[in-house]
Amino acid sequence: MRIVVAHCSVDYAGRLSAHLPLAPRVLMLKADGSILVHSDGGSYKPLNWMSPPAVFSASEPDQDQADAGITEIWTVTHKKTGDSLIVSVHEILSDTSHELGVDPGLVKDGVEAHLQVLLAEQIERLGDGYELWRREYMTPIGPVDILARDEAGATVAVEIKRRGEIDGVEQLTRYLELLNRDPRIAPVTGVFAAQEIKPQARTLAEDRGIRCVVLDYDEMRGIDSGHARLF
Amino acid sequence: MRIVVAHCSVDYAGRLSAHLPLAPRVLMLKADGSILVHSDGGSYKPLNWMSPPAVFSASEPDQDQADAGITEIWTVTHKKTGDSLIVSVHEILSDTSHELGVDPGLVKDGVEAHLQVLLAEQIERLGDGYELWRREYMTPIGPVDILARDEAGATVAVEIKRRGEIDGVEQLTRYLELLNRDPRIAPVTGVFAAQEIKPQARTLAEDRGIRCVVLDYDEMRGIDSGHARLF
DNA sequence: ACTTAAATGTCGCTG
DNA sequence: CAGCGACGTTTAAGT
Repeated sequence: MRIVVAHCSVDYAGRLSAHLPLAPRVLMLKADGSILVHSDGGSYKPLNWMSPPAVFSASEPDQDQADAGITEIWTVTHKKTGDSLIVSVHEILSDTSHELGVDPGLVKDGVEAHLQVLLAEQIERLGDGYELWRREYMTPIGPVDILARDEAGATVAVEIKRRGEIDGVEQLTRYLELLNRDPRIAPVTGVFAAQEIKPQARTLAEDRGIRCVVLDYDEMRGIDSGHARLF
Repeated sequence: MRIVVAHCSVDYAGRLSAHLPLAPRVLMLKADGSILVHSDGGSYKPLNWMSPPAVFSASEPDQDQADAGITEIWTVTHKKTGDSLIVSVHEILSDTSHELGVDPGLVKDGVEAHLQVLLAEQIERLGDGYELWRREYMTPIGPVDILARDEAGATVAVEIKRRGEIDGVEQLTRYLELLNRDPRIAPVTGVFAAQEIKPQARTLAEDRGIRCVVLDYDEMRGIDSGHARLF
């Protein structure tokens, strides 16, 4: 990993064109040929970048470029798409390299998968007498998060999201259409369960006869206090 | 901007929990209190991070932590959500600071908006005798990219994407349902136009009587050669 | 401020 | 390898 702080301008040519005017910035050159151009602000997304696999090459500026104050031209080209990032280096303020090796990687816990596990354990949150039938029930158009039986024994398809938006309702609608064509399990009703349901999504869901259930993650996790944590 | 290369372990507690075991990494501390934890690989996304606005504080390790080899504890807390990132610093390999100032920012050209402008100018790409009627036609559920008239004078709703996927077809379907309820413009047919259309999206679209058109961006831009560039 | 759609998305899994 | 959905999505645009 090489880290350079330099006055530079940057041009990207690929799926779109983009330009960064001359300013001091941080350039991170990774071992896989990728490069990140960061400023002192914004969030984690760089101002501009080239993702791996890429090849880096440095070259001398031509006369015009040298006259414009450019001391070095870096070209980073994507190995597959041919997209290229061109850094026109004016003045290097700092240039350091470090051997980092391969990172052991991140351990995560607590996303939609966890919500699904919790709801499967606490399926009665959908209503008295509800029973879990299947998790990740595979269909040709994708897995249905949960299939349950209501107190009358009818099938209920549950789509779980952290944030319930219109896409999720569309997804559940497609599952319901498909499941209701299967005489072994039809009729199937739908439940759209999320930590938070956007008004548009709620309107669309209810318009299609899909029940909306807001899940309280902290409360569900509290009840699940006996359950082992990942770390 | 402070850039530190250090052996460290990292813990994040917020919407999820995550842990990074001890390894050498690059830590970028930005002026707005945010921090990025990068390794020598992956793409532009850091292994872990805290987005602004955040507050940074460094503290001494307690006896147990010191015995474990920790020399410094950094706590970065989000000002609004309270999410926190804790960096346990073992050994600092490099520590530099630079004053970068506010970045002038990125200038972009060539995304979906540009495709829409080009198609509006070259509406005959949809068929002989086609005429542009409206762009960004507002409806209660969002703007229809383009409304055109075909050679017979019938209304055509066009949804434009860079990459045509299933949700784009769903979106156009919703518009068509709505538009076809309006007797002033019904009947309305649909065209799904994109640089690239995924097979599943094409199948769904054609199943619903929506025509798929693949747009050649480079060719369209070539024809538009007289048009002024952004830079 | 809030909501919605796009992204050079990136990442991870499953077929 | 392609396809598909999730993401601590982030980000930009519009109301």
